[in-house]
Amino acid sequence: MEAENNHARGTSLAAKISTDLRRELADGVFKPGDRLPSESALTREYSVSRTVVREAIAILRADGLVEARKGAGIFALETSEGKKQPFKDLTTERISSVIELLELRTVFEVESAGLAASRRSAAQIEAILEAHHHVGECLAAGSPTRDADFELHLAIAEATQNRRFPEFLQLIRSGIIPRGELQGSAPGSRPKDYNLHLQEEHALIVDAIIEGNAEAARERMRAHLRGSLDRYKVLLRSRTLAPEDINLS
Amino acid sequence: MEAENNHARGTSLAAKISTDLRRELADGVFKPGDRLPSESALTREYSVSRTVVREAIAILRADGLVEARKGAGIFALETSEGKKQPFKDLTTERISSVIELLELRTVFEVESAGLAASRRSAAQIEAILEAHHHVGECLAAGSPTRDADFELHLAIAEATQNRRFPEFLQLIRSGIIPRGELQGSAPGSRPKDYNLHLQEEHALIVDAIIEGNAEAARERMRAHLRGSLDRYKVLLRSRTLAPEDINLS
DNA sequence: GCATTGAACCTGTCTGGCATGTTATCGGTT
DNA sequence: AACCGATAACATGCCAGACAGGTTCAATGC
Repeated sequence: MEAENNHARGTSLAAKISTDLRRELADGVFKPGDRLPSESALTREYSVSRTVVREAIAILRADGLVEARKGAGIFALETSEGKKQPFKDLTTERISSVIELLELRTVFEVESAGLAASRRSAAQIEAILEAHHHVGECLAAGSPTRDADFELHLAIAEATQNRRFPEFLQLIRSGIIPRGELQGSAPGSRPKDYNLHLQEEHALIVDAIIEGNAEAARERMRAHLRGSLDRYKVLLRSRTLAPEDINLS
Repeated sequence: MEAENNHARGTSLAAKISTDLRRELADGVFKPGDRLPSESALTREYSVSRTVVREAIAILRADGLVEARKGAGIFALETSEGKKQPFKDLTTERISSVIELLELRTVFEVESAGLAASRRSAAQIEAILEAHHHVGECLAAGSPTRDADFELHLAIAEATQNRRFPEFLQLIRSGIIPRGELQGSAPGSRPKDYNLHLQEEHALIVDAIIEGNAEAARERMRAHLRGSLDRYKVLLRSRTLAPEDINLS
């Protein structure tokens, strides 16, 4: 009979507090670097035990939303998905997140290109060329190149003959676009030479792979992704972009 | 009053337990609907207080991985929708999968060592040395080095100052070491010089990182993991080995 | 055979405590 | 007055024990 007042969803006290705090973080009540109320303060505020408060904080820590420093307090971290109002400052933090991921990706893609140059089969060369061509079509049509570009990189990863490489690439792709899901972007804001360089750099990589020149493939992929990082920084300065627009290629 | 639990490493106890359980869930040790060990069982297993166990469970609940039913226990939930990754089917796969994954890991760890040598902080050097020392203790005690070894590699990844690196290492760990949970195994099957080389190679890597010699760190890590691959192949040839014997380090 | 009951577990929450790291104030020294 | 070191107050990390409910399952009684 009393089942209705309590326990509708996974509603424990800890869950309620953590979602409350999560919302406050998203709303900017606590900005990155701010100190949250101490555990004992939350204990009083919600009239619960410290056990409950600590569970709530543990959830937020696991999600990377806050950081607890012993003796000092609990501090808000960058959210990397501050979707609400354009708090300019918080974009700077999510930049570092993207840059970190790009660094990780670069490590793999450089080696991926090298291995592909050493191991690629005839059919895989064909697939790479087709993907490369498809990127060109998208450029010509003025449509977004993000998907086609990814397909090209994926084709290269598959040419390593190591399934883990394409798997990894797909994995971090979802990391770049966590849960936004809203593409259909307006590509108009992108500089012209962005795309010019894109296709040109791709062509150099593809050639090296076809020729079986592993060292050149590595070097060109490295340059390509370095250029991607630079372009990303430039785009940041114009500030109009959503993360979904990031091509990173 | 306990000098026993001195290992308060970078991650909290709750974080370690939650990632352990998360990995076991991903590995299928607990299939959907299965009951996990009770809180008191986990308390005994990890030698921690119930507070810590509850924080770990709270994290898993918040992620929708498990469900806690009062009076009944903690149950694994359906992970049907792409919660986790393409790295999980590894246990049932062929040996080539392990080798494939090791190749991927090598790419990552080589660069990880190089970046660590360039960027490490004093505190991170300290953490690396401590982990290195801990491996030595395990060797001396004749206990399995698997966990300690991983901690060392993790400490190196953390010294890259790029959070994605330790994250990724934890991710692929489940692929390298399919099931955990039973140490205190019989280490007799492992060749003596296996462990001798292990500590020696680790020392070379650690030295290079401390000295800030990125190129040496890369080269030594590469040699280390190449040796790991060779040792793995030897083990394969020698016996039908259980996956948890694989150290790959 | 079947329903009831009750002990043994389980999770949810609370209280209190100790260890240890951080911070800011206060007092003495220069 | 400016500097500086000791220190008290406060923070988190972790632990131990307790009690209130809910669940499970097997023994008991009919």
